[in-house]
Amino acid sequence: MSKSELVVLGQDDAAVCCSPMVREPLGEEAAVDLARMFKALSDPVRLRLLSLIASYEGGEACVCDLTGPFDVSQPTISHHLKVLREAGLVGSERRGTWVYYWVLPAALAKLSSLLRTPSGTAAGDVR
Amino acid sequence: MSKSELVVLGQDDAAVCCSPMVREPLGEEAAVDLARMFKALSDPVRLRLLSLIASYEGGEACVCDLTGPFDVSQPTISHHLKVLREAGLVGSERRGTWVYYWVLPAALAKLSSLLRTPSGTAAGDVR
DNA sequence: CTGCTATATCGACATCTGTCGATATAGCAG
DNA sequence: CTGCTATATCGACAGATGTCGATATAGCAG
Repeated sequence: MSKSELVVLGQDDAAVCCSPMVREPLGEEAAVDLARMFKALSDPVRLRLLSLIASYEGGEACVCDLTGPFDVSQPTISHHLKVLREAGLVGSERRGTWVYYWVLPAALAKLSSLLRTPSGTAAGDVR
Repeated sequence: MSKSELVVLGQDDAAVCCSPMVREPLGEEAAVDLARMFKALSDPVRLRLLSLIASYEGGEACVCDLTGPFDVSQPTISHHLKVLREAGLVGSERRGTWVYYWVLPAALAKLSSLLRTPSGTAAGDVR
């Protein structure tokens, strides 16, 4: 068991392994920063956009691929993409006529590990 | 290695292991549901509350322990706790004069696994 | 240059959100 | 019952957010 535990720790993404918020109180600054990222995820359209971008082949998608699947206008999609970009969740680049967006895995991994529960847990063990 | 992988899968909380949003597009309903949970996490005070509750010994805290550390009024704390509760992130119970709150690990685990990146990930891998 | 398409920005608007003070409710202590 | 403490609810208000149509900008095709 102890062995598997090591493995688990090791397989997490780099620089992301050790900050479960359920273990120690979040600092005020960190909370503000994280809240900004979660806010970007707090809209159904943005969640779907993120998911759609990530599941495109190559991990990136042209905006032209993203306006179709939604019931909202093109300016609205553009706005949501901007929110995701400013939150540091996606990157973008213009290539000729089109603009491509891709997910920044490190950002998602950061949030994911933050929400990680001691799990099965006994992990809470410590105290 | 393959063995450790099994371990990893096994240690996740039940029903939470396999839905990384970066793999397949999120459905509309699922997105609405998840956005509601992320919205609850999109405020610095709520993030700190959640973290504070979870890190209390026993994993639960009395509201009286939660009003002190913040600069906002008691009604505001009460409001935020309600938001967290309605989002399914925490549970609560009255015991005599006091009301206790605790984190619901399954909810956090659900979000955590959703944000999980294919990991090691070279995310951009393909290209 | 003149169009044409793809994307972003702007301005407006209705709705939602965080916050407060005031007040109501629940439970304990006399 | 009468107070006292802990927590929740209410009503109000300023500011943020999602959405739109109109319009601006970027790049390609003639």
